[in-house]
Amino acid sequence: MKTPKRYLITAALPYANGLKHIGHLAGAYLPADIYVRYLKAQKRDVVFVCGSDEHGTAIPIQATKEGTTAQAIIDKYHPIIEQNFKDLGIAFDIYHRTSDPLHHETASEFFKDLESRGDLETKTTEQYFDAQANTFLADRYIKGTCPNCGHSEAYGDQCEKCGKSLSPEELINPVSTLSGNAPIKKETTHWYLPLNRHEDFLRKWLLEEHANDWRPAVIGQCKSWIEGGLQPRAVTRDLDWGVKVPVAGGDGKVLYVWFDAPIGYISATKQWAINNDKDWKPYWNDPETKLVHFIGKDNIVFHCIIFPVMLKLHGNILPENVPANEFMNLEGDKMSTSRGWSIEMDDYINKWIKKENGGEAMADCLRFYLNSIAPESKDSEFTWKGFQDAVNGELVSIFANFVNRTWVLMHKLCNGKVPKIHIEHLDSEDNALILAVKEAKEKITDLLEQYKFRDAQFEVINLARLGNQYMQKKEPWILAKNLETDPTAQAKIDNCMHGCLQLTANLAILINPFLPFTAKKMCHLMKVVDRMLEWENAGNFNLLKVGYTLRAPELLFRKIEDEEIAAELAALKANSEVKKTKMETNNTNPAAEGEAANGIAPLKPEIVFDDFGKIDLRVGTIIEAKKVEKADKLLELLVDLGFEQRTILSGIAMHFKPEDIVGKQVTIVANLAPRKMRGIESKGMILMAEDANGKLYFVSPSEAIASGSSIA
RNA sequence: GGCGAGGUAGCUCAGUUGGUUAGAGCACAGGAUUCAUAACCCUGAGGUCCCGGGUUCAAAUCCCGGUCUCGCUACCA
Repeated sequence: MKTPKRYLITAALPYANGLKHIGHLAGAYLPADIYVRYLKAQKRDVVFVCGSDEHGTAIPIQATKEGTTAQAIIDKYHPIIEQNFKDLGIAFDIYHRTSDPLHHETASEFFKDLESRGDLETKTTEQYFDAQANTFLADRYIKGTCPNCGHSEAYGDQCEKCGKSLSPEELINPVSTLSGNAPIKKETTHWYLPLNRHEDFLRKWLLEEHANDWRPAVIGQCKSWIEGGLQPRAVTRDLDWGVKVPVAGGDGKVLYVWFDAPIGYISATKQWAINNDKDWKPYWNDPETKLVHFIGKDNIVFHCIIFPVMLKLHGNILPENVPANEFMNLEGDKMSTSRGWSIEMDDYINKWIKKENGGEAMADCLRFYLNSIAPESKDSEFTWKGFQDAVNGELVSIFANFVNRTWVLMHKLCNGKVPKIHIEHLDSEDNALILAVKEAKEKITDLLEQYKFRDAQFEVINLARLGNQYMQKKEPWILAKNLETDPTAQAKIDNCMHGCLQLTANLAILINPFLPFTAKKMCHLMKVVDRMLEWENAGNFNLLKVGYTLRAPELLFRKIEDEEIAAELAALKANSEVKKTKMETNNTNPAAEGEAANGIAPLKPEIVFDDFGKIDLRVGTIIEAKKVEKADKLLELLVDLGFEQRTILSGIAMHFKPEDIVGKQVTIVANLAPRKMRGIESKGMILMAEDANGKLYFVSPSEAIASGSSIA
């Protein structure tokens, strides 16, 4: 395989609307960092870019909710996230931000370029418009009842309660969050990226050229999209937060966040070039540059379909690989910040990386465990017990213990100096050790080049294990007892300790991409400069000079106690309980708290009695119920309203079995306009109540009454 | 419902184009040892390779059907 001239490595831009958890870290940033550290140790020309994604509609919405500005939100989270990464040893060459003027300029230029060459289409459609605020409403500015889970405060693009992606048209009773009025439809023109024009290109590039060297899940997902028929995709929005559309007719419009965010990789590269007096262009234009995107599986489509099409049109290089990771669960459940079931990077740092708790070494402990369970081929699971086991059982017992016993013995038996080699006493064990290090280096290099970071790290630990075995066979502590009777004893001790010391130096080089703080500490113990960590030095058994005085032993890590694990588990459970009750209180008393609110939005705007009077609510009785074919969530209900029987469809199939709800009395919106779904016309709507966990309940009269009774 | 990825030891995962007795680490049990953070080292126990068919001399691996988990997608008044 030919070595690329230079590398450009990107890690997904984190959305600057809140803290990021360790699942994000394990999914994109840690593997990217390991790869980059390895490449840099190889002295390759590499730039590692990332930055905050600060546009999109979620941020201004959140600002409104919290009574602050969008700018204030991004200014709050951008530096925190940046610092979190730093604390965990994620060493970006640049951590940029999409609110920066340079990014606006870059994204504008990109758009203009595509537009001027006819690579974009415009289309005029009807969109929701707020007449009072005199503005089009972006998806996020429209709220309504989620058709999926019935959550009453779902946004036009997504319901935060159930996580379902939505379009504004799908919302029940849409309302503008600006004025509280029902939005009207109005024509607007938008720019589209016609993905359909590039099907042949994508087919060839992904399904032929990369069918075998990309991860199966990534190719599978792409194939699914291509086979499903590619559609033109809107790349602009009616919104005033973001990069302004820089062409005629673009007033009041911005680039869609998914168009502008990946361009953030380019603007970050430009900023890096400015800071370092370099030229950014070859990194994006020269085919000899190897571009790799590190992302989570939720980003596959954007990085493998949409952005590559944009890059191709704009004349840039394409990614050489996109090693997307699956998801990391936590203690048996999906990670979710809003449900309190997660470990925020910020929390981990504050608790564990404090000086008194272990400092930087604890950053490496987290890196070690996360990488050892990295979800490279399937979803994986973080458990605190697993964390403790991995750290205590492998990092401490195998790796750190080898280094420590080497150091202690070297001070006891060799005066704290690197002993000389006595060639006449070298044996097959010594030669085997040297050979094993060389082999391990080859293997680890290979695995790293293939993005198999979990296996690569395992091999490093394995090498330390080999060191323990070597020492066990040599037993220098036994030899030390025979110094007077055995004239060769000291020579044998010297050879053994020399080997262990050279192995330690090699371990420092090989562990460096994974555990940079540890490698640094090992350099300190050996009194060598960081340059020793260069990859080419691995395999060399002459890294520490004979006679060189080394520092006193110092533990690399501390053990993690049972009580600490118990405390973390308790904290996790308590936190999720707190979030749960908060959600519930917010439901009943929305004014109680102004902060984040976790998807629970405040009360809808006040209406007058006449508004309410327009709604005709009736008691109905379900007399038949069956599942709608080819629809997971829909039930087809026949409801008796006294004066007539109606077919009503309801998206509750995930919550109720048809046979269990026959005979149930329910509340019906009887004068709602009919709507066809899955070929069946639904005449009305069933009201449902929903608790904080998303469980649904029928709204029924407390005692059975006549069907058709009105409700007011 | 459609599509994609998974299901292998108690846990986390390997298993290359079908080919002896299905592997590794952790955890567990026994032994040995003391230089080392009760660490290390040696040995051992453990599996209906999700289920059912089929192809084959031979299937964890290939084909068909089913089932469970995750993701994307459709459905959501």
